[in-house]
Amino acid sequence: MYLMVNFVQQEIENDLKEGKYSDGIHTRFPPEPNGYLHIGHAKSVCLNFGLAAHNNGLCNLRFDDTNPTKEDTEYVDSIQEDIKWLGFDWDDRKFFASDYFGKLYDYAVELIKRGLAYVDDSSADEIREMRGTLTEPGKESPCRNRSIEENLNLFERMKAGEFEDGAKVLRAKIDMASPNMNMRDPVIYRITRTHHHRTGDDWLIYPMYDFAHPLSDAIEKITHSVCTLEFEDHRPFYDWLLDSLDFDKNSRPRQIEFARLDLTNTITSKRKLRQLVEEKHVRGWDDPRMPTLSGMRRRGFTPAAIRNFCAEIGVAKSNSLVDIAMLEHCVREDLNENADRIMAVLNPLKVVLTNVDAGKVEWLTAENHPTKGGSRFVPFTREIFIERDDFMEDAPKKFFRLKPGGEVRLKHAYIIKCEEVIKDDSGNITELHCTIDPTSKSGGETAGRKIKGTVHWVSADYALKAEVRLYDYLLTTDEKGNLPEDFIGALNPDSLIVIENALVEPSVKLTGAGVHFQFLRLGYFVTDYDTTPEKLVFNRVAGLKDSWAKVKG
RNA sequence: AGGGGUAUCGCCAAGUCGGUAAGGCACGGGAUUCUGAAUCCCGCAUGCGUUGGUUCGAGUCCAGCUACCCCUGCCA
Repeated sequence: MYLMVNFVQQEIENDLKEGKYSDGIHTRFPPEPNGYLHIGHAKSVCLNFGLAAHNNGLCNLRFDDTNPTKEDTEYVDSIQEDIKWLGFDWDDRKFFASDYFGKLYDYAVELIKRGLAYVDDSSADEIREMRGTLTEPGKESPCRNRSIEENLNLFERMKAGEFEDGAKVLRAKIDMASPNMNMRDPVIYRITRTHHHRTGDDWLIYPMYDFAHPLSDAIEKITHSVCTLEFEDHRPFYDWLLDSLDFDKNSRPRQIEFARLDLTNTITSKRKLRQLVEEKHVRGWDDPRMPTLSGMRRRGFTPAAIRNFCAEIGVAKSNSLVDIAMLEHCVREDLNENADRIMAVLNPLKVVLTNVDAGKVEWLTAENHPTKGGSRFVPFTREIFIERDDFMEDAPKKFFRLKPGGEVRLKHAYIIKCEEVIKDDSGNITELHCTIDPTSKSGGETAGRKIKGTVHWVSADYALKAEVRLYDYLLTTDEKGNLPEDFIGALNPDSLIVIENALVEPSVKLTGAGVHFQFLRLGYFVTDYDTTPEKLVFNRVAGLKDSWAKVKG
């Protein structure tokens, strides 16, 4: 299904070769429910579920909900919807770190009993000061050598609510002089009187990520715990914890880190995305300009396109910035294959075909797809609209479209010749008078005459009005990676252009939301959720590649 | 006395016993075309951060440099 030739897969194969994990491979996707999933998460979802599938194993969905101050059920719902939409299934293996709060507490008690954890009365500031710096070792807390009995007693009272928020923490007892800051007696439990979205007010103390994650992995019998590079420094603690609690080295989970996805022209910081939503720079989490999966879904990206993208960019450990052209290539590839073609005119220029009778309609046959076939009827009448860009009064030699005295083929219809250009008083072109070559009808016996240009069009009498939303990057092309804090000023003011009165052919009349089309010669579009029986609304997913734009400069 | 990572084409990325640099995107050229799309050809690293070394032979091994990323939350 996907190309799984990456270094993580190789590590798995090495483990298997060594006889480890003989019960099968088990991964997990562990989002924190504090925001919507975005394209960067898709990489992780594809990796974790893909690895499991490739190795005939399983992948769990586990919400890492250990910090109730930031998390919410709105996010757990959207995350599940997005993963399913992407095409992955956790079956009945949906878990929450909060499912394990009881067990986690017991493990913490066990750690205390083994003399490997202690309750510290120091304040957050004091702990920070005693931690030392990158180049200087830390100092041991005065509480570090409390007796096991006292620690047990204090920890139980922390749980029971005898102390204020922040008054005490539970810390692992490792090495305050370690060059790895994560090993300088990391905090593993804190007191926070916050309502949890699942456990309610049952708990006053919550485990930290570093403590909860390895144990949650172990409880679920995860074999390979794949995460991003910034957790590399946490791996020694991950191993220390499982070691200290006697988890078997041949079957316990192993953490492997890979580089997160960074995309040009794109904001992938959860915090910044939330800011865009909260300050209403976009219409919501599912605004089609957002790199969230819900935004991309609404924009018209397909699950297959995103999966292929994730497969094509690969998985490695070097920090990289992927060109968004790669993503666009993947949607075009999918939609070229699967989207039906229709004709739509975004910026209409009226054309009167002077040798066609007024009131006459000819229903022409139009293929839906150049290779997959299917067809529909398209009405042809005396008055039509073409794209304004398809006519030029003073055209350069390489302009294959319509010009005064020139000829062009109307797709699926006739060759027309421009006889007269009509202008208003200020010299603006208001309409064209053209004649058709009646012998040139598409598909007809005498249709063989070759004409360089072909243009799309729509009948003035039958065309449907539609709103078309054209999207561009939120960040203009110069923005590579590092965004300043005040990135709001760098937002592209033209990221959304609404065309209120576009015209589409009548065949799409009863189309609901989420249907893809290629507007011939314009790009790929999808009907938006705002579409109603009365009003069609289209989002542009991506434009077609345009070599004329390059010639034109 | 900080520690942990990463460096192969404009952007991703293969390269697993050292044997003479995959592929995709982008880009350029051509063919074809009732979408200036798609498709099809062709081109695109004497070069693998850098300097030395080992070797008949090094992207791959050794040593030293350099650059960039991450780490001093009671966030994940």
